[in-house]
Amino acid sequence: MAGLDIERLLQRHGVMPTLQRREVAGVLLDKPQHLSAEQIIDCLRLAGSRVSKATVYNTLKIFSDCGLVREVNVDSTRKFYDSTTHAHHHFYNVDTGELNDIPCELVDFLSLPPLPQGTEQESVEVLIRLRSKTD
Amino acid sequence: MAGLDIERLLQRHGVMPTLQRREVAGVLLDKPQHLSAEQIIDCLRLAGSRVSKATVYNTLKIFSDCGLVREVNVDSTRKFYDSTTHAHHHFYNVDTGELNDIPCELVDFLSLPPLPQGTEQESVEVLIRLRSKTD
DNA sequence: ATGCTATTTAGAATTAGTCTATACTCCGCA
DNA sequence: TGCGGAGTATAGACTAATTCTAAATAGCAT
Ligand SMILES: [Mn+2]
Ligand SMILES: [Mn+2]
Ligand SMILES: [Zn+2]
Ligand SMILES: [Zn+2]
Repeated sequence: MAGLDIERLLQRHGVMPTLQRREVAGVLLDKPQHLSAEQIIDCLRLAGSRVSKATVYNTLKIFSDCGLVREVNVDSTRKFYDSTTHAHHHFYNVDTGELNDIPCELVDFLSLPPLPQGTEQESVEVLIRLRSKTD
Repeated sequence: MAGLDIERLLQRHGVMPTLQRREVAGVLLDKPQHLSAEQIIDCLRLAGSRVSKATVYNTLKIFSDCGLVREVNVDSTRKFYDSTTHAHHHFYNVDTGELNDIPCELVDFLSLPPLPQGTEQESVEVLIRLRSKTD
């Protein structure tokens, strides 16, 4: 994603496009992917950025609050940040830790349960847990 | 669940039914529920048990390895242990943190994606994220 | 320049969970 | 009746992701 695009994208989401935020967005929003905060920091450092750990975490919080990225909880030891924000589903390989997207059009429901009283639906997410086949 | 039942249940799963394991099982397997390790420790302490934190964590690991309980990752700050081990789904209220079961017969799929090469399916889990309705 | 606000930062603090080294329990056997 | 070993339990040190704090910095308006 080009620099000017990122700047406008942040502005459209009401986020001041500071250098650090553009750098974090540049790494994570580059393509459909799932990265942990540590992975993002490593990428930034490799590219010569001096952004601090605290700023990366602050920035990811701001991004997920405003819908620029999505948090994914599959691994209890850390969060993953998903650059794809529209509704979709995931494969999670428990052997390799790989996390991959399933486009939402590949999953169709014949029935879903009624929602509990006093609640509204925010999302419906399918997680298909995989093992690597050994046979 | 009565004491003798728990003892037999542990034995059937190949787990030596020590006092501490029977106590942890007595709390968690009492009914369908989702408890964190800390919640389980609090319950045990309230009931006068002297079981250590390390033993509770070791025991929960043993229980989930042998299929007596299931780990649920919805909240990135801690694991929940689910006393229901057969396939089912969850409502998660992001406002209250409430986690509730959806029986698997209330969810039917019309289509699911093909599995990636070299993998086999371990589980298919649906998570319906809810907000508390304010209107 | 001066102040004002938002932002960034280093490093301390937090916290769920793991690890380590020691102690206890149980049991078969000398 | 006293070992010895396997399995288990324990306190407390440790780890690592994340959050917090309090001080610096950057931009911008007066
Ligand atoms: Mn779609
Ligand atoms: Mn069923
Ligand atoms: Zn995704
Ligand atoms: Zn459940």
